Amino acid sequence: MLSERRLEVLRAIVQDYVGTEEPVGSKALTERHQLGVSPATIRNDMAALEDEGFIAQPHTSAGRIPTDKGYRLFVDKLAGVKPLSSPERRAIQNFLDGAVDLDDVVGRTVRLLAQLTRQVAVVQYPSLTRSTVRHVELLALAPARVMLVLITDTGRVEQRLIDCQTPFGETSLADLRARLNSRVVGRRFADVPQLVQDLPESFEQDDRGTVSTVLSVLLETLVEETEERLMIGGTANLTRFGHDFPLTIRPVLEALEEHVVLLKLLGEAKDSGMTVRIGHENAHEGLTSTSVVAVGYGSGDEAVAKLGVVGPTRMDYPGTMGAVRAVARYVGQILAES
Amino acid sequence: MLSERRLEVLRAIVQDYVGTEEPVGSKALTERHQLGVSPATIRNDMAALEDEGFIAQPHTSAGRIPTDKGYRLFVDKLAGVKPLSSPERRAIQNFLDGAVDLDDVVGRTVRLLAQLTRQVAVVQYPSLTRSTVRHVELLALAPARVMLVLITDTGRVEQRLIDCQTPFGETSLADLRARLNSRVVGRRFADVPQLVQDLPESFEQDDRGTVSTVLSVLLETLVEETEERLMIGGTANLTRFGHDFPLTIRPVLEALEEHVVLLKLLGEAKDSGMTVRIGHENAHEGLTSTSVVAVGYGSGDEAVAKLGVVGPTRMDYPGTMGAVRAVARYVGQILAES
DNA sequence: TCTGGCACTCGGCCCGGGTGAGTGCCAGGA
DNA sequence: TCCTGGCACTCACCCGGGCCGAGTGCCAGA
Repeated sequence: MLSERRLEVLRAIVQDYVGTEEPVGSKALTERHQLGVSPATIRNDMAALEDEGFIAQPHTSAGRIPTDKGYRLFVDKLAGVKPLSSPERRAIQNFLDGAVDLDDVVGRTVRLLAQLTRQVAVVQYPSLTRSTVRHVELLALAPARVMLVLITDTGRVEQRLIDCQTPFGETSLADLRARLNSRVVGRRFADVPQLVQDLPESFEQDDRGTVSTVLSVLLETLVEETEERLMIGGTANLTRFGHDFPLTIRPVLEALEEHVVLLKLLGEAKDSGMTVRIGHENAHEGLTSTSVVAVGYGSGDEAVAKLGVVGPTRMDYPGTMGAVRAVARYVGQILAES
Repeated sequence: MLSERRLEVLRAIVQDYVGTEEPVGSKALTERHQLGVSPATIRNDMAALEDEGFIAQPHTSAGRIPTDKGYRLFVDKLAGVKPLSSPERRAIQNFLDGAVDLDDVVGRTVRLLAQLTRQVAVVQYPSLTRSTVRHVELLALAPARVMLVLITDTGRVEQRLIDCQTPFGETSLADLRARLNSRVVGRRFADVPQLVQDLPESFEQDDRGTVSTVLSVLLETLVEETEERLMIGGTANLTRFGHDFPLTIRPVLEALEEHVVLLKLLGEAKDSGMTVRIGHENAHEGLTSTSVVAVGYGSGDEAVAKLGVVGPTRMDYPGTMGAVRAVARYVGQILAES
């Protein structure tokens, strides 16, 4: 096992490298940190850390930079989560409080997170599968045309147009609406299919076809929208990194455009607690030089969606984790209030 | 006035420069175009074009590149709009046809446009002010809590929660819903305020307060959502440009994040026909080295929103304009069908 | 186990010359 | 009057060499 001091050296290397963006040498380390030993000793420690794969040299005669493995150790053992200052907390609350609807909440969150972390922010819309139904509405737009509107407890709204083969009376529609709502309101989306399964049978022969059509669209919506949506912000922050970065920025931007990739990324994060994926731990190859910090958020105890940031592996992990956690908490509160 | 040949020279310079991304010299011009004269003559023409401000030299002993003014002349006088090939047209239609709701239509459009033009695509959601009301729905979520749902003819849906001071009977609610719809369905959003103005008076004393509350939220929604929404895609295409571009890409990304800026940009575009803004013609300083091609689209004759692309001034104008126009047409069709 | 000393490595920087694309100008010809 | 070929000139770019210095590894001594 690595000695206490060597861990301390690793911590110092990570901190300095994150600050300066330049390989750090043994002399600079002794100058900026009270390690109590000479550069030569540090050099030995660094050699050991390099043997273990925690740090690396870009080229001979340069300082060391942390490897993905080094960051991993740093995050797991050496760094805590840096809490936000209370002005920051107040700013978050103020900023999120003005939101008028779900789109607005998500939009504000993404901007806030990007601004706080100075990185790319990703916020997933509350998931349908984990939400509960607040209301189902059926509107007759035309004799044989119905609009289905689904409203979740998190404020999300989905709508679909339905073309019925045969006209559907206003009373039948009201009837269906009432029965549908009595069965599904307050229930989880995942449970809806079996809750409505036998509904057509309770209608008269004439209406059964149409009822089935409406229900199938409803179920379809549940499936389709399980493809979750998300919002991204702060891509301009990508340009803050290395001069060499043009090569790196392209694949990252491409990955960010692929919402499917991001959703998978967030999906891999743990439901509770914070997940940090560093460099090559990310499966997608465009993101192998970035780290992802993600956390679940929700109106109650349970997470209904996730949010996080994407940044270079060389990032301020404690600060980023603090910001991500704080934002998730406040968003959860806002959702609970609405 | 510039002679015919000199215009031809300008056209050739623009075309070559767009293709090669390198300053073009007199010799290369005569080799790649049948201009019928020698390089020396071309040099004289180029000198004249430079005097007039249509082209410039990055440095002595380099070829010429078009200025913003040169591109302007090219777009206005020298270039047409290049129609898409029929496979391309078919691809557009196929790609857009699968859309399930408005978000999906806009999302697909933005991806399509980014892919076709290989540039950054911007698509505005159909504007509320120019849309007509398809339906207004009022849902009682709790005794004193009502959800307002607004549906437009373009498929856009807006919802708001309303806290009423006093409970509101189900019958009164149904009554209000019916009267509201009979007044505003099929009308333009802009006309709604005066159409509902006198509604509270026709209710009994007890309900007037609540009716007013509901109406005020409705009107508020109309105002707030006049802040239009939009979607962006293809930012990864920004990285295709110059190696020097890292300096330029930052402000562009920042400008793209400011939806307000983009909306203003689109707003400045003409309602009918295509608008091209080149380089410094764009007011926003982050976009002075980009061009914007925008066009209105809508389900009928009238534009309900705009879409376009943002790219480097050095872009293939005829091709880009062709793609933008074609996409706008197809999106209009899709909206008309839904 | 730590420390100071020492030789070594190698990326970054500056410098200077060679190369070539492209220009402007000019005198002669259609 | 307009076009053409010729010619001298200008620079950006490329390349190789030499210097510099930060940083290293190793070793002998405390």
